Amino acid sequence: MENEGVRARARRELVQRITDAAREQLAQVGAAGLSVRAVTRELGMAPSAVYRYFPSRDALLTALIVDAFQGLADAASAAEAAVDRGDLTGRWHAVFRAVRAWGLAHPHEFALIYGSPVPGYVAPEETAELASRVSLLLAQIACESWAVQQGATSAAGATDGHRADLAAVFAAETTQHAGDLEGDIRRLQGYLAVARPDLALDGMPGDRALAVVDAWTELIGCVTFELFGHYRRVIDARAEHLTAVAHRTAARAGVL
Amino acid sequence: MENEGVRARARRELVQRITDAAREQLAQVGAAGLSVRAVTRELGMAPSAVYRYFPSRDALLTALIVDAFQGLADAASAAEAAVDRGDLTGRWHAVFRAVRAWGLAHPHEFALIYGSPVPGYVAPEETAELASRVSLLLAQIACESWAVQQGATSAAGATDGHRADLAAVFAAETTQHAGDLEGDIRRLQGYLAVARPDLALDGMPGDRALAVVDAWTELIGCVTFELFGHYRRVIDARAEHLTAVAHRTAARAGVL
DNA sequence: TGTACATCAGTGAACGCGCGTTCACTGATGTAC
DNA sequence: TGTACATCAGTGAACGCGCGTTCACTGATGTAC
Repeated sequence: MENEGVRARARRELVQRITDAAREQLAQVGAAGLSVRAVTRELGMAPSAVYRYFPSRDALLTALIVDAFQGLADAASAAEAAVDRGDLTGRWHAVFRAVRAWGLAHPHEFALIYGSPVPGYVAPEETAELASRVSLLLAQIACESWAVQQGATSAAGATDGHRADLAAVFAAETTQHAGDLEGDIRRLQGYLAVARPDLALDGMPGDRALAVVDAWTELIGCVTFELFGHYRRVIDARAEHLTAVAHRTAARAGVL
Repeated sequence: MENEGVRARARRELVQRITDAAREQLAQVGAAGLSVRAVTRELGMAPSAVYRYFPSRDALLTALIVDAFQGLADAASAAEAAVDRGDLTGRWHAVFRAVRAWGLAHPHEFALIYGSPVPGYVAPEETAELASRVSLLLAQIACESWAVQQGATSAAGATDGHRADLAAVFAAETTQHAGDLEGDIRRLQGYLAVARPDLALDGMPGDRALAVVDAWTELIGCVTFELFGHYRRVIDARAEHLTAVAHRTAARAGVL
């Protein structure tokens, strides 16, 4: 047992060292240039050694993608959680700021998850859940805001410390799907109902759900444009600009 | 002269065949996998032959990037030009539809210009002008809309057939720049004043310029999200969704 | 506690591959007189 | 119009490179009795 634990720990540590080195290489040469050999060179071990821990280069890349989604979502969650629960616009702005800050700090990792898809690579199912943590964060703020505005019994106080069960949200399959935007809205509202059963969201209008999707798109779009150079000669005051965008998107999502 | 013309034409044609083959390969394997050798294989010529026409692989890639910017902008311009000049929202929607349609038709080219930057590659200055043709198209519609709403002498009728001199717009250097968002807005308004000297834009509020930047960001963001798979399980009715986004962004930019 | 065996970590050589680019070359096309 | 020369297009062999992955191997670590 304990001896097994020693081996297992060594294994875990080496997996960590490998992904760390891979992340470092990713930061320098980008996803396309990431090579198993360069990683092992960095670690001073034989190229073949990696295959004890990852079956292929793609598996290593998948680990990095998962890590990136997790890192971004964790940063956003932590920033949001640090804001007073009642300060809904403050929480919304915190998410925006955190996503941008993480993107600036990890540009290649950001590009890995929001840039061009790696050719021939298909994202495993597990990433879908991680990928939507940021948007779900925004959605929850919008939902709480709606609930507060309705003056329902489940107001801000009751939602303190609530953590949505993301797995449950994703397990929730929408039985019917019309294929039009109305259908999309209903499915999104279905997600939210599962995510926050403590809130009475029945009467929430569909355009609020759409406003959250728009806000998410614009947030990632802004950070992407900044990182990829599309705001050159257009927007220089990036932080201030993103704050303005956060302000406007919050208003549209009914976060006051 | 005429003989020289023969050689020159042959040269032009072969440059065309090479870029066409490269574009085809790009569509199949993406930018990272684009190789000189595969292109020449496709054309049935020696790998070294390409070096008579392009000094390096990067130069070939640059040509593809320029072509992609041009293709997208041409598609958007053509669609917009086909709409009745007085139908400002119709023109706005046409740009949105055209950008999405082009992206769906040329996903890898779209990824080339709006996806992850190619590592080690720096865009030449000439692309900057091409890159902003789409946003300038939106900006001009917003400006005309403002002018019409002001009921100024230079109304829709006077702007028929106007084509902004993009080179002049880009040559216009803003002398002062504060570094804050206000400064950015002033510079954007400076661009517009040069682009459309026929319109009296002096009183146009700064948030209109920002609304155009937001609309542009959201347009590209939406198409990117659709192409890169981020709308999976989120938005299925993509065309309808983009129409809704066009509708909302137009309203915010004062395009009525 | 000690021994025999199984599992695992990591090595190093080798595989075949495709890449970008160079270079000396052969014909063909154009130019100057 | 004809000839001598210069320019150009395209070839094919070769360069050195780094890559992902396989495989037989050597020690070390753990397991069973």
